[in-house]
Amino acid sequence: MATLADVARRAGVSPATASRVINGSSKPVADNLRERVLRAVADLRYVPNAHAQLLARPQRSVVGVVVHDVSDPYFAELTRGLQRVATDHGRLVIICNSYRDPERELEYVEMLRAQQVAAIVLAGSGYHDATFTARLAEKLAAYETTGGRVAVVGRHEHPGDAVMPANTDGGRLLGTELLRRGHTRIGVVAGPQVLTTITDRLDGLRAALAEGGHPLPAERIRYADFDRDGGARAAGELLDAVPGLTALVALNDSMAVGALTLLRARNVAVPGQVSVVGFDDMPVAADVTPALTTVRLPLVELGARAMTLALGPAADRPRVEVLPATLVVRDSLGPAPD
Amino acid sequence: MATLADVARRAGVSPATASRVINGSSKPVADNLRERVLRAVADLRYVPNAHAQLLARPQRSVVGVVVHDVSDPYFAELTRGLQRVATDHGRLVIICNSYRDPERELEYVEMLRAQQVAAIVLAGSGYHDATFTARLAEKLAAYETTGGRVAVVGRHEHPGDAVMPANTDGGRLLGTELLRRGHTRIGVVAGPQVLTTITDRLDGLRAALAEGGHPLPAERIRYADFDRDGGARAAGELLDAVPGLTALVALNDSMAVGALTLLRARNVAVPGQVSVVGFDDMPVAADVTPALTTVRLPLVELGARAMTLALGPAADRPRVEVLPATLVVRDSLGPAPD
DNA sequence: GGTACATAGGTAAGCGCTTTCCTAGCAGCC
DNA sequence: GGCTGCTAGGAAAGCGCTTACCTATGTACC
Repeated sequence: MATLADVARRAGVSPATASRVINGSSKPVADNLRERVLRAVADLRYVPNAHAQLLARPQRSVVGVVVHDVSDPYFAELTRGLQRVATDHGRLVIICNSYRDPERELEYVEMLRAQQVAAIVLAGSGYHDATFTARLAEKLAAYETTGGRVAVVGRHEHPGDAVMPANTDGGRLLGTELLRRGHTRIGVVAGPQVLTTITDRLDGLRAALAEGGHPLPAERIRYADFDRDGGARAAGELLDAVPGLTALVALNDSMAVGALTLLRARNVAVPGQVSVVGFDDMPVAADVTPALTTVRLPLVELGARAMTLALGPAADRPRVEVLPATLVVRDSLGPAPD
Repeated sequence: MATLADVARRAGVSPATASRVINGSSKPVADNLRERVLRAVADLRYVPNAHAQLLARPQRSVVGVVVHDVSDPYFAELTRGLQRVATDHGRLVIICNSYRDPERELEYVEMLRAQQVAAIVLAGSGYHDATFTARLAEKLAAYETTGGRVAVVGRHEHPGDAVMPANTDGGRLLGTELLRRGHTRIGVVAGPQVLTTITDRLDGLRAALAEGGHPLPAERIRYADFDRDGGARAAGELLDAVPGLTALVALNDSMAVGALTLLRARNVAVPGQVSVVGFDDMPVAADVTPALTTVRLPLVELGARAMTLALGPAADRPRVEVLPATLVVRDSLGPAPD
């Protein structure tokens, strides 16, 4: 690998001059020297060693992102927003998949710190686990005291900058709409209870139903994996356990698709006999039949805002932005059958 | 940020000893010193500066990946395989979205080189553009001469290690199956003609149809954007231009979904009047109604193999692996109506 | 007790770069 | 012509780390 010294030697100048030419320092350099340096750079295919640069002038050009899994549509969209803003700032992005494993999250934060990234964005749900939360907060604080920036999306763990989707509002939206259409025997297809995303959404739904005079009994909630198979399983259990069920609320669209699959397999008409609603408005929601009624979260925007906070000037006090949820009504929701 | 020197000072040892303790060097260190160092590390929340380490001992811990767009399901799956293997090797992954912009690809290769990444994996389609291809090959070669490793997935540009999906076979599979079911008036919903992925798939399809005695005229191919909207547009044009059309081949599943949407809007029964087949077997293929007949490519595996090549021992001669395509028959394909 | 050897730990060089500080050369002025 | 005041370019320090090399101490043996 060609080094600055090689370039300087070939151009017959000092490394200092070569460096000045290469990164367009304000110090003026004679045209003939400049040209010689540039030619040497081209000849040697010289690319400055980013690590050496970083060591010499601590100016960080990479940001780290920890998500559940980039190939999950929710995080894929989120990541798109994150990437866009990072690119606009000329930053590369290291993406780490935690697969919702808290230990792995912790490990990644550590590795990103070692990489001297300019900022860390932690995306995804928080956990109801005080020990983990404390350890994470501690690690993030340590990173921040060394000049790193942290922003979180969709989780509360961090006392600093955060961007949140209005999960609770979304749950409420769903509950209100279901009641309006006459649904009162409602089952909930929920993801893992340790995720704050789940409990937030559930809280909103519960509140809306209770306010409407139809509180949600615990046995009408089934917790399962936060994916298609989990959705099918929970939907099956609810169907068996709750006679006269008229609607199924899935706490994300993947689970809703799983529920839809199960209902079709059991020959239950949607929305004729049972309505199904989801959450997140992933692309698939519009593609299934019947198309899914769901709560849209501005995922790309969420990611973009988070990265903007992380790369923008440090605020004197934490900024917490909540981005609104909106109801998207499609075919899978109908009136309650009498 | 605490440095090694800080740790050493606090532990009352030399930086050399501290370093030896911290990265478990083979050189033995007395237990009491070791313990003091470890305590100092904990007290100061010391994390070694990865850049300084890299400079001192050129051992690269990050790999770079250039894809079209992580949030595209095709690349999301691919990335999952890439990530898995990279993680198994203890490597972090920098992911760059090129959005199919050749200039941006070139730029990213440069940036990744500056980052001293251990390997670069270039994923996605190649371009029919000799100038670009030459520039890219040149840049990659420069990177390789400095000890970097390169692997490409789904593209031919690089004279080194490559993993390819059997695009042409896939096209052929589709063509054969369509003929078998009596389809002869077939329209092709194609993506941009500059992409080698498109021409490869098309070549296979064309060959199968020609061998079956029903060569594909150029006017039955419509090139459009490689996404849902492009699919809808191309499908619409074909429907208008080709009377008696009985089947639509979309060159990826997104386009197929777009075509399906258009057909539904025009009240064309699928597969009653027109059959639709896709390519890639993205998750959405199974979710739409009718479920999509498509060609499955082992995307995760493709990514995993590519990363394995990139991180494995350098071969004396380039390895090119082709991973097979398989036909997945679902509801959207029926017999040709007479 | 003196020499030889092993060994724990320290010293310092060097990875590739940036940047401060310095020097040499030059123009401008009295 | 001698001085001051600039400016372009170079020398060298230092970023945080690893490691080859060296020193000092302790052990073993004659």
